[in-house]
Amino acid sequence: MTVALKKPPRSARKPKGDGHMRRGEILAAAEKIFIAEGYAGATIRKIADAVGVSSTALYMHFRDKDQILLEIGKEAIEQLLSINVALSQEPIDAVEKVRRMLDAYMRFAFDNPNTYQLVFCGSNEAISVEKQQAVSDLGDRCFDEFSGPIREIAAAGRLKTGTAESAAQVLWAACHGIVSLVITKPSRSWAPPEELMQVTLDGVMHGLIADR
Amino acid sequence: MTVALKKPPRSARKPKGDGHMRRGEILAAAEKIFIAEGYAGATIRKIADAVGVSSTALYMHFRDKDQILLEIGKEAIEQLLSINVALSQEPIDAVEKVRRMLDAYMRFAFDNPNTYQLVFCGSNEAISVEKQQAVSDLGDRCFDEFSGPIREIAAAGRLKTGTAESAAQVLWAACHGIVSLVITKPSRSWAPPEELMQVTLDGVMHGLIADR
DNA sequence: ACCTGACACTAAACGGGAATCACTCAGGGC
DNA sequence: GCCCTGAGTGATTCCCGTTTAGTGTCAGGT
Repeated sequence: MTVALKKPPRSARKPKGDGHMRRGEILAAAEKIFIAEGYAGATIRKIADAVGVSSTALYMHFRDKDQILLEIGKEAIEQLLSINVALSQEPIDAVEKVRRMLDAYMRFAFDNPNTYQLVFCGSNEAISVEKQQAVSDLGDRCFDEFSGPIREIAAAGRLKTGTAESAAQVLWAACHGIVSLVITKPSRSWAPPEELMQVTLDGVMHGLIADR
Repeated sequence: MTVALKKPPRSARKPKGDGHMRRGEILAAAEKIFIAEGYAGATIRKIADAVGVSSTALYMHFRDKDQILLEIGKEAIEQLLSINVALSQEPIDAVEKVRRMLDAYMRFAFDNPNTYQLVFCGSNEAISVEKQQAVSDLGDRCFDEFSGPIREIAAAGRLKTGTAESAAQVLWAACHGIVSLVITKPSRSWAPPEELMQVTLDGVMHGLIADR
């Protein structure tokens, strides 16, 4: 009869972590697994095992699985937001601001493909709208920061086509398009990311915004 | 003892459908459910119930769930491919061909949002690469059809930036970007689709391709 | 010193997914 | 008549997220 190795019964288990610390541990473990194996691959049980804790314990700190992953997304988006805030305060031309924001956006996406996919690609069909609200709001603020310079440009009459609103959306979307495709379809043969980013940026800026 | 109403034991069940017919029935039912409830909502059981057959029966005709949904995607992409083929044979300027192909692409996406998401948005993280191959190949042929005119344009020295390869990818991506965002983030407030399509098209065409 | 309540945590179970199994059963060729 | 084949089935397996009911621990009041 195989007694088999069961989980360490209690003594070998992690001692209680007090509150915030344990929460951080979970997020760290979840992020690693999530980045390595994507949304579906990051199961509650795997995360719990990585922390050294029962799967149920995660529900002490997070309402559900989505909450954990969205938290990870949130932290990443905060990063993106702070970049935009910093750029919007630089003493540079509005057009240059827009260019740099979009550039930073695309680089962020290539640097954090799984997180980007979680927050900005359709996989969230699975995640209910309300749960996304917090992250979504953060995204809104990010987009607002980006819209600022665009409105300046529009006010200066330098938009070749569309309104400030639609132009901002289209500029964002073009950048989203290239990064999301490269991220979600890695099997396709793509031009080098640097080239794609530059062509996108040049094309879309010249296409929508009149030269000085 | 509750005998309970079991499923109609046999007699009331569907008679055998012979081969291709039953396969078609399944696809039709699956498509309806899939369009109405999305990828996750289209469960094997729901589809089977709609056809009036046990869930196991679906495995007679399709290897697994992904196969069913990819088949639906495949049919839709074939539609898209035929549009591109038709356009590429029209006796019109290469630039006009590109413009019309992209326009048709975006309209297709808005008309078939669920299918578009299945095939072109990241949800397929869940679907293994090999399974996607067939649909992916179809997508390649579609993209090839689109690349043709772009190469003509490049050969005529009218590309403002990038190579034929990267320009084609960026043009496609810009259109993918706007439709995928609008589709996957319906809660956001978007400019009207028509305006977004036009701004995207005008912007990106003028940005990448030199005027006559 | 003793209760008490909050807290971090657990094992076990639930319900619902996809997928597999061993099986039945009708029809068609020989 | 016999046997093969292919469509179809119910029961089962496995894994997932989540819930339930409980255990042990510890700070703080009395």
